[in-house]
Amino acid sequence: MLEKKYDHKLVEESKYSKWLEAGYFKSGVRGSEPFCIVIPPPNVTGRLHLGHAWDTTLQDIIIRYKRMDGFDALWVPGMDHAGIATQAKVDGKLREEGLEPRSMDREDWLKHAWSWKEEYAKNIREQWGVMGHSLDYSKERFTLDEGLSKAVSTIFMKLYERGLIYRGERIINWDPAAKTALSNEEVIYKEVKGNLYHIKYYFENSDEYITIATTRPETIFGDVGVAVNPDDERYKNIVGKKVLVPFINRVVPIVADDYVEADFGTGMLKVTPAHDQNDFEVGRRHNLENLLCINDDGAMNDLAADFSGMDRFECREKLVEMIKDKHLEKIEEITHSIGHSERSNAIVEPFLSKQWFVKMDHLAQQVLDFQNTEDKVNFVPKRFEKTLTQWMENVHDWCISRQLWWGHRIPAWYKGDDVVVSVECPGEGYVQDEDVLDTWFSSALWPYSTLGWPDNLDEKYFPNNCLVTGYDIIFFWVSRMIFTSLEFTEKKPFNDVLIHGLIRDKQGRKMSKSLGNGVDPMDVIEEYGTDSLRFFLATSSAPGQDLRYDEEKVAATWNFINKIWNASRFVLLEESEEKELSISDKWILHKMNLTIEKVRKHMEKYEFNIVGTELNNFIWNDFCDWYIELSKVERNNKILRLVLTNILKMLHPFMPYVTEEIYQKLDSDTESIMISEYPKKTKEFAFPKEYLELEEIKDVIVKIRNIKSELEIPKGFGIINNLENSEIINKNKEIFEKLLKCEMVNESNLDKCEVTFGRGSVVVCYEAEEDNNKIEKLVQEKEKLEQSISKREKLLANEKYVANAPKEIVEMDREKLKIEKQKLADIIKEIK
RNA sequence: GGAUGAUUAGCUCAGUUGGUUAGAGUGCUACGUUGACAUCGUAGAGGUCACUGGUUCGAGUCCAGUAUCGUCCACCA
Repeated sequence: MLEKKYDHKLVEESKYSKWLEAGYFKSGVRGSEPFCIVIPPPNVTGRLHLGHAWDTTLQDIIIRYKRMDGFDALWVPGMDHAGIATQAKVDGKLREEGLEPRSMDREDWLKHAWSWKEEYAKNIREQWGVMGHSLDYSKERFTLDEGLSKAVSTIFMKLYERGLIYRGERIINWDPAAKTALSNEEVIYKEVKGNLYHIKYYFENSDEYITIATTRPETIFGDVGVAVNPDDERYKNIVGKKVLVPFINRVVPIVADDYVEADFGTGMLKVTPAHDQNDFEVGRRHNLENLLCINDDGAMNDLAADFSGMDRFECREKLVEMIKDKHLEKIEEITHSIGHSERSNAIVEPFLSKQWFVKMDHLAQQVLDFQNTEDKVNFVPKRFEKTLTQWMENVHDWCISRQLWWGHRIPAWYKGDDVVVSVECPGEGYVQDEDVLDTWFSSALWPYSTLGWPDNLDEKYFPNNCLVTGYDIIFFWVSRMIFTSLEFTEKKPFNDVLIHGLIRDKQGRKMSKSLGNGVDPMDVIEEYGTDSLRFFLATSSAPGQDLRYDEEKVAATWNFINKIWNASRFVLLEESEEKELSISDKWILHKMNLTIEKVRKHMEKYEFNIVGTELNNFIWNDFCDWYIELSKVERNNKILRLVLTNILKMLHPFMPYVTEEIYQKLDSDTESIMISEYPKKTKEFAFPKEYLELEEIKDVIVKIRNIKSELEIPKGFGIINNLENSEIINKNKEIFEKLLKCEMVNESNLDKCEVTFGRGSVVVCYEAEEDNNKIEKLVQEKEKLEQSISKREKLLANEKYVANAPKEIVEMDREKLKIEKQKLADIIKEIK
């Protein structure tokens, strides 16, 4: 017997370790056809947040469903070393301990980083366990483990051999705090208030000058020219002349270049090729020198003369102050967007630097071509395929080297000008590149590197069947997995991509540390249990839509589980026995069949919100409100148990714990619900005739309850049992009496009210109280009916409608019109 | 500037290829402790589907445009 009240803590306490010990999560044991999902690896930087919980819950639902449905299900766990993010955290921790990380020995530092990793990996595994995730831990991987490192260097070398990777001097985004290059995707642009300084550049040996507007006066030390638009009439005559850079008096030429917009600022641009992407290109077109004037830590270098060693922003202020009289024309306040490092939040310095890049044109084109084939990767919802192609059409080369310690060391060796790409040292005198690869480089190989590529890829599980992730990383991650996979395995990495949105707080704001509105899934679980949280996360939004976290909805889910719990208590009151099927039994079995069919259909399409609604309706409305009530008239324990069992199975992927608990109570001989068979629709349970008949009974009961409430009929009313009543009433006397709490009588002198339904009518007799509103109510209903009738008559008079609309619909309208007319006649009679 | 999503009941959201009187949860109102559940039951009120046109016998759904909010990308010397 179950406890009187559902207690999530008690129910969820020890089940996970039992499943784990029994080996239910292991792949290659049950089922034949493979079904594989590889988890998006969380960063080993901290605790899992609600977004992770959502993402992984969806995966666990899919995996549990497939496992029960006879597949050999494999869900691969794993984590990401998260280069810059983890390095920043480890450095922070070391500094707290009074150590200066950058002056440590690289190997020593790495030891600290690995112990950090072990600690956080343990936390993450614990959280997965609390959330009930059925991951096959025997296959767990880490992006920096031996096998994955081999995959990374193999890909690097192959890309190099194929000419898809190169080393070059380019303007990259430099993080002066972390002292590393960043990819464009790691730069976050924010609107900031700033100044536009209008600065005078004098001609050589002259008092005449031109005025240039710049937001970054401190970069004048890197100035090598001034550019104007070739079509700008104002400046045509000065192109080719030379001006002096303020303060340092460097002589630089005025050049004409299309990039310059005549309308912006003064229509003149100072050219600083080493600190701006566009200037770099202008400089290249006009053979200008590249002069770096800022160091890798954001301080000015020797070119800045007196300002050498000063921070770039301090230099800006001081310099403007010093040139104020002679060179500053005015300062204009503007709002512009400034790039910040995603991790350190430092203002990014565009920086000329030698880095490794992946050449993107061929790889991106390959994705575009592949997505035009029948074999393409299917996104759910489909519209995200457009997001992918849009990205692929607008890619730029990918900067993959990072000046960090935590990551895959670049397999490149240098000796003088000689560059050799190789894992092993190619010979004496060669020195390995100090840098590591962008974290996303290893993540890009995740679907196959985790399955043994390159040495022994487990082809049974590849391509993966499904990937689940948020739309925010379609480019960073999904697209990169697709192009590396197409290029190196010659297969797509996965068949389906299920995309979900972002999780937001109750006001619809993004959850973030700075707002402090984040919710720890473990806190929610403490209060409402894993099952409630999972069901809420999986069923509260449509695929691809954002989700607002709403505690009230989690609480509502708890109530739903409590309802299931109590229904189960009712079922468990008596033992099972053989019995002939009643109309109610046949009705619920047929309805169950219909539900199984719908649930399966929507499970296959990852439409868990619809599955949730279907199950909620079936369980709460059909099973609890009707079938259990009908069971109080005539009880069939075998069917009660059978339907409940199927309900539990369909719910199990969503609520693994409570379903296991009740399942074990229903049948103590069974091993576990998680390896039981997922319900299938069967002909044996198809009873369309009885189903319709009971639907009609329900309809009559609801109509009588309706009238009862409307006319304020007190308890203990009667239904007249005579030949004029439909057969349906007489045949199911007990059902009506029990569910309506009324009596079937032969005749009565009391007030009467006729209730019509599909195939007949029934007379309710009752002791009427004075009701002055009765006539008013009837008149109201009459008006409503008349309106509806006139609308329908008009519709049916429309020849085009009758000709074009489907026959069933026209027929239905005719039928309805007939019923409405009958009702109207009844009401008119009653009013009189 | 480009792309994309949202706009439906007080609130949070569903609404499949156009087709009954547009649904759910929550909240609200009235009544009710009948042999699992008051964390419950029965019934009810509540919507000009953002706006303007168009296509159609028929539009929440399709097309064009407008407005408001959000997200991503690019750019801003």
